[in-house]
Amino acid sequence: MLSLVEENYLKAIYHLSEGGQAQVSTNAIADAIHTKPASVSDMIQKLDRKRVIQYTKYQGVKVTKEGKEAALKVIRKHRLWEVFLVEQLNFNWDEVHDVAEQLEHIKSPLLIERLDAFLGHPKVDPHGDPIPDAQGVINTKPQKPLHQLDLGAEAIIRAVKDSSPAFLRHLDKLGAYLGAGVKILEKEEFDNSMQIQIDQSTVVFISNEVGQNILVQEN
Amino acid sequence: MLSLVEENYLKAIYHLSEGGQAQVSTNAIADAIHTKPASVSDMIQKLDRKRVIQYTKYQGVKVTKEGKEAALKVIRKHRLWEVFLVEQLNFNWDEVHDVAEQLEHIKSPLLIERLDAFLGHPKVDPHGDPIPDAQGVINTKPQKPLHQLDLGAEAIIRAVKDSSPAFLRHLDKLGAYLGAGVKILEKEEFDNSMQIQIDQSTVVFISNEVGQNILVQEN
DNA sequence: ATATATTTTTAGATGATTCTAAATTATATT
DNA sequence: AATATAATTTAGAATCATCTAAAAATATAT
Repeated sequence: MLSLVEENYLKAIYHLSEGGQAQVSTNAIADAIHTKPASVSDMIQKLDRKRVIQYTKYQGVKVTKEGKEAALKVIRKHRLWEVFLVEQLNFNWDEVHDVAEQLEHIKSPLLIERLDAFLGHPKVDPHGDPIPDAQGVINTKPQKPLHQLDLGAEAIIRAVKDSSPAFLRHLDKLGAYLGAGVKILEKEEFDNSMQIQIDQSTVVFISNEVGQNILVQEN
Repeated sequence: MLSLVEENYLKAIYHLSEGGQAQVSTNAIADAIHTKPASVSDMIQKLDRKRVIQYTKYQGVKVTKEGKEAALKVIRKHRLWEVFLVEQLNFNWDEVHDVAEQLEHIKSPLLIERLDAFLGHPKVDPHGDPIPDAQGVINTKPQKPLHQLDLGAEAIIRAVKDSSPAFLRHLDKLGAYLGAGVKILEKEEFDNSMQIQIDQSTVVFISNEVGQNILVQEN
């Protein structure tokens, strides 16, 4: 059984390792969780003892099979709660993250399965991130950052890489949302900014930073 | 700001003091929270420093105005979540307590107000306990234990004193539920057991223990 | 290949919550 | 009022998660 804090470490490590594949460094974890490397060093040794990660001194850590399962359970809960907040309680997509960070630690298998059914077994959360099923199966569709599209290309916004309120509110202002169709009207080589058309009507300028954090599926 | 553990202490003290009125002893708190008196002694000194209770050495504690407000906020959250679990997620009334114990500590004023609206501003939880409103106002209707009713008296079941799964499942078996009409058919002086009629049909025997934990409103 | 910079780990300390055991205070009984 | 019993508090220790400062290991750059 993992503590709340341990769950947060594991989740961060899982995200940093891109689904449990890559090795993750102590400093990267410290940055992600806003703690000091010394604290991370302690904690990863504890998580290694609990067999959810494999730790080699000075070499960083890798998520184990058990660790991946545990991480996906937390992620499943986080994303289901986000759907609940947006679809049932009328939260905006930029308001859900902090609350879901708390709700994801509620321990009750019955609760999460009932919630999943209540929401109609949603496949993605309000930011387009896929929701693992009860068995931990997560299906990711091929998506690429908007700024990689060629001039004239058309695509549909499927997800956002950055779920911070600041970024999401910016997208709200632009009129960009999940499911919206976009077309690249102009690309500025110099700073990677673009001019895009949203839903065959609105035309907006977006910076490189914004373009990198919008994930699309090409038509 | 109170920690999760502090909130649990304060809530227990509030309940033991019958709404913040009475003085509560160290041992009573230890029993209620299943900790040792020594731990309680430490914690009540901390809660006194935080001004939510008033502590006098060797004399027990009393909830302050601020403490009552804080306790009612936690109780409000607990009961609203219970309503959500039963009405929206089809939990039985004996399954909600442990989950609500976790959910009551989620910190988000927006969440709880949205949840309250979503549920239609319920006035009581699945055990008949009144839900404080956002201002902490809690309206209690006059209720008495079933076993105090006279022979032949009729009443409506309004709440239960004991919310343990064991007791609630027993009530399910008897066919007793909130809102059910009851009539006292027989009273046994010797052991305080009774024979009662539920909803003008079922006739059941109930022990003194059961009768004391069912709260009714007389017609 | 060696010096320097960076990363990581360890050592030692702190605060929160809990415990056991011992000491103290209050209460109840004769 | 004296004593026995019960309740309460304190002292000291353990665990969890965190930190700073210092040491050790690894990586990088000439």
